[in-house]
Amino acid sequence: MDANKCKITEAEWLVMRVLWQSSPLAAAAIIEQVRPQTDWSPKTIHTLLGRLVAKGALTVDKSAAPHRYYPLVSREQCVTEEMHSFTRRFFNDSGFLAIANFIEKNKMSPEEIEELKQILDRKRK
Amino acid sequence: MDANKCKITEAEWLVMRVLWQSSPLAAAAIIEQVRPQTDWSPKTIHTLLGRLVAKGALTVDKSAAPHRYYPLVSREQCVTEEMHSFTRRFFNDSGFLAIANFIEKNKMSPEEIEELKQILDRKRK
DNA sequence: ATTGCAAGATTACACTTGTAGGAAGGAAGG
DNA sequence: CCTTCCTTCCTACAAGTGTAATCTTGCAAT
Repeated sequence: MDANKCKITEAEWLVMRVLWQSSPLAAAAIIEQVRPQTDWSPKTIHTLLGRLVAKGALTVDKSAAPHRYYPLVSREQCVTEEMHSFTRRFFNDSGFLAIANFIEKNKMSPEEIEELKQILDRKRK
Repeated sequence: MDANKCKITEAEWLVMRVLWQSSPLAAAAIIEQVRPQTDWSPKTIHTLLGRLVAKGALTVDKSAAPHRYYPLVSREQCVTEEMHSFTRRFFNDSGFLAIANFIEKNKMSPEEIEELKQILDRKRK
């Protein structure tokens, strides 16, 4: 399925992160970077790589050993989709409501508040 | 488990919505309100009710027939938890980054933008 | 008292996700 | 050449989810 390309699970996300940072990479290199944070077995990471390829988020170049993995979707793309699905689920698809709630519920420094206002200003025109 | 009280799945969410709107309600009444939007069998809704009770999101008064369901968690509570988990997953726990991205990615009318700025202002002090 | 039905309880089953183990093929060393 | 080890592929298995069917039992009508 290609529509689900961006539906990355929590575990898969860790794998994508290293490939978004630098790609292509061989499985061994990915494992090396993911391991420190997760105590997963290398097998687990292999499974995740396979699933990511299956759903179209990665592709793999098998022409040479060891195989090399490339991302097919960008972090940007995935995050944007997650934001939309979040807004749809919890705020009835109203971006405005979602943002208003985020602002209410989050502590921010005055500087950050100022910067958000500037972003809003740039947005207006 | 009680820690997962607020981890409402997508399907369960539809059920909670009607109980958040008015409660307590009997299963039949809930089914009646959920059905139009979902073509689920009433059985399915019963299953969801049972699961919501099991995870502590609802409680049920069995002293009289038909049983009546009450929410134990508020919509507010659940949405807030979802926002935090979203921020943690996708924005490295930075509320600021999350909000900035939401603003960038959403179309809004000038009035809405103005109102968000006011919310930010109220927030500052 | 008996029967039938509605409400609730129990069971089902396929798919996803987290977490891996084992088999098979190829490169590398003895 | 034979063994060993790493890479890749296929399989596993429990918990959670979407979606429901079947069983049971207490109450209503005959």
